[in-house]
Amino acid sequence: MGTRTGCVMTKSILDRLEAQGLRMTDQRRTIARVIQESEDHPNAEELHARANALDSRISLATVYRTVKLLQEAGILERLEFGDGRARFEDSQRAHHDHLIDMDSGEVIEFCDPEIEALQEKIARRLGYRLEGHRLELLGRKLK
Amino acid sequence: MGTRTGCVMTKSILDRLEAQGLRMTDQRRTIARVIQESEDHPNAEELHARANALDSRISLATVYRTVKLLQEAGILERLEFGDGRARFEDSQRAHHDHLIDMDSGEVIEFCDPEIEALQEKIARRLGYRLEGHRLELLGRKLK
DNA sequence: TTACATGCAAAGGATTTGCCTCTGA
DNA sequence: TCAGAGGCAAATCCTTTGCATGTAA
Repeated sequence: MGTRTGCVMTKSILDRLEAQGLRMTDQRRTIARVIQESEDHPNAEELHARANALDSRISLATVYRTVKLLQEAGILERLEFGDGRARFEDSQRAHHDHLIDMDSGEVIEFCDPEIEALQEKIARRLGYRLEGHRLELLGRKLK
Repeated sequence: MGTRTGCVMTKSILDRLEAQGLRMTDQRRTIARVIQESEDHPNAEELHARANALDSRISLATVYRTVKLLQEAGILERLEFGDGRARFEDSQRAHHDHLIDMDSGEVIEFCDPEIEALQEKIARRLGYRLEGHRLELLGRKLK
């Protein structure tokens, strides 16, 4: 689950949190660690479960508050795969797109420089400077 | 608002509804008409407001039920732009992607055969047959 | 006639918030 | 010390559903 290509990790979420001068609490440390160690795209409830396994003093409300904080700080990216709940991932891991297996729901990550370049070109043609994008491919396994 | 390129309209939503052998009620006719005439990407509440302007006997619940019906029949596409509510559009208009103006929120539609082809290629490379995709570009107007 | 559609209000699920207590710096 | 963080439960927002009534075919 979770194939990746060409993405480099630099600073830990914790480092980036501290760099922003945000107050460090046990809860934030734990949640940061959980996100850091997640190879998939957990939703709030999943983050809560994983964080609780490390420290049972963490409430779901705090997970939501922390996730929003990290998102506003640009540390975390919020994703929506159309199932009605938000999913999260480290934005340093975020320079990639997703292919969703329509049968199993498995999410495969990929990076493609060609598609990035093409997107730039399209935006420019429409009179815009590209600031970001979301791309999800939906497919079924070839036999 | 709503620029488009290279998309052709063939049958009305109403025709497609009838072609599926679904029961035709005044509510469904009105909702179909409202979607047909929408050039933007209305959410359920907006559809409800527009439908009510034509016929006040339409409840929000019926809008939700009809929209789900049309979606399952492949007549309508459900979109999510990350604001937590679903938006809808005629799927005959749906072979295109969206560029979202990060400042104004305006949504520009575009079709690009190159990007379609590239997506096919990427999916195949990952061992999948492409069945669909979602692509949103986020950008700011060039000055 | 009768299976299916609708309205209304209540239920549900995800997320946010008020309030009071606790704690990092 | 004390502004900001967290827990808990209530509130909110969007969407779905149960039930009694209405209606297309």
